[in-house]
Amino acid sequence: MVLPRAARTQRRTRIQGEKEERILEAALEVFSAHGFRGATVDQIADVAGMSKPNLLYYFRTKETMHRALIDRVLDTWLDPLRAFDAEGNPVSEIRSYIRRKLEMARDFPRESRLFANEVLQGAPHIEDELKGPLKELVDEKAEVIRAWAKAGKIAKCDPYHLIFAIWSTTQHYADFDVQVRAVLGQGNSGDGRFEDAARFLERLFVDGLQVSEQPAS
Amino acid sequence: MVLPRAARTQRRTRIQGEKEERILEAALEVFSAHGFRGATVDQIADVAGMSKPNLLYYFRTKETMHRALIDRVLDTWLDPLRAFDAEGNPVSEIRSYIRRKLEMARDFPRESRLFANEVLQGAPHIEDELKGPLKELVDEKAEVIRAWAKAGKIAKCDPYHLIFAIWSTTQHYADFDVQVRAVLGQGNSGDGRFEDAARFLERLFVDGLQVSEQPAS
DNA sequence: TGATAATTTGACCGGTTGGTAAACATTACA
DNA sequence: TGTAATGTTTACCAACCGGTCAAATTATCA
Repeated sequence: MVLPRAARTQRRTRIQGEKEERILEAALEVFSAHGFRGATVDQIADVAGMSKPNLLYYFRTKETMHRALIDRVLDTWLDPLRAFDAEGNPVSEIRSYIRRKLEMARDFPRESRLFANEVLQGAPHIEDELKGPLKELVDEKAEVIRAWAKAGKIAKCDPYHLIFAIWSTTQHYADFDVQVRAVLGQGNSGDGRFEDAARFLERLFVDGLQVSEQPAS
Repeated sequence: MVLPRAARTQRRTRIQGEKEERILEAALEVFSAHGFRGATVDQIADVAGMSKPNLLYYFRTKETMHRALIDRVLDTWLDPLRAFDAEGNPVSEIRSYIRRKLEMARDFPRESRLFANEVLQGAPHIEDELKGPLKELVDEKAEVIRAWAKAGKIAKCDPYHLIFAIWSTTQHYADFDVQVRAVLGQGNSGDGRFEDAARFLERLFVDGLQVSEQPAS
């Protein structure tokens, strides 16, 4: 019988696991580089080193593949925010959140671009995730930040916009990598660049740019 | 004779001007929403309210259209950075640069997304612009910032990363608009949101988050 | 007005795209 | 080992895509 891929009724085959892994890895490569529409199944099959019909045996459609990828990656992507600890020292919590996000931009740029592509084009495939799990997590952490501000442990500020600012500044180094490299020139890449960015951002978020003896009232 | 579109040897027709305008407007709409590859000529023709062959009479290829659009928009896009004034007061120059960039994200989100799509996918069509005019302008303004820092007028910081931070935080509101709206919820849009963001960012960049009596050494 | 150039259209083309059908090959397991 | 389920391949399709062509229509201006 041709009870195809993901034959959940049966136990998973060894081959199933291996192939699905290879496919999702290839899909991440291609989707992150070209977006959903711009990616082609042929291309993904090619990167995964298998024929297109073979790939489609494991994921019936391009959309199925994309969804499986999103589901797998979203959790990881939100881990740094989840690690945000209400009990910790506010400034050092924010500092280490920035650093963790920056590390993710460095170590998982494809994941960052996968989401960036998706959101940029109106999030047609992940609207539910944004309005559901993402919003809930952000709401929760925003409350933590608000409490810190209220207690005078950090400056009074809109916690949502603070989170947006951390997201955008850190993910910028993954999503706009080509532009960053074009502006900084050839010589500047790798760990040097990463450390420069980390130092700058930690300082920016904590102290700002002003050389104040007296903080403005 | 069929001396087609942009018959530069002849003076431009009234119709030429009007149609090219309508086409570029439609192209901006479609390219910014779907990226170069994801956009189709049919779709652009449809939005422009004309037939595909008619559109292709004015712009021979999809690429020609895209390039014309980029050329037209890039200048405008860099205007706020050009307005950056070495003679002005550093903090208020930075403050008003942030505000101008934020206004552009609000008033020209499609232009922002046009570039974001392009850069995100490796800037295959605008590499030259990034390494040329863009880099030169940034180099020039980075020098201004560096001088301010050296003179003790603002905190010592990497000027390039400062510019990246301003770009990313402001453009975030155009490029990731769907996500911002999903997280903030329905009620929060329009001018209220804009003012919140502006207030937050100006404060962040100037003062940081710390509630310091003493700035860290 | 008439002729000439500019514009518009419908029909069409070759290549690509996501996806299918069915035959063939391999694996797992009783 | 045999056989049923799983996995793979070749050939293919219909829809879509960027772009062409030639004929028809409209604007321009002497």
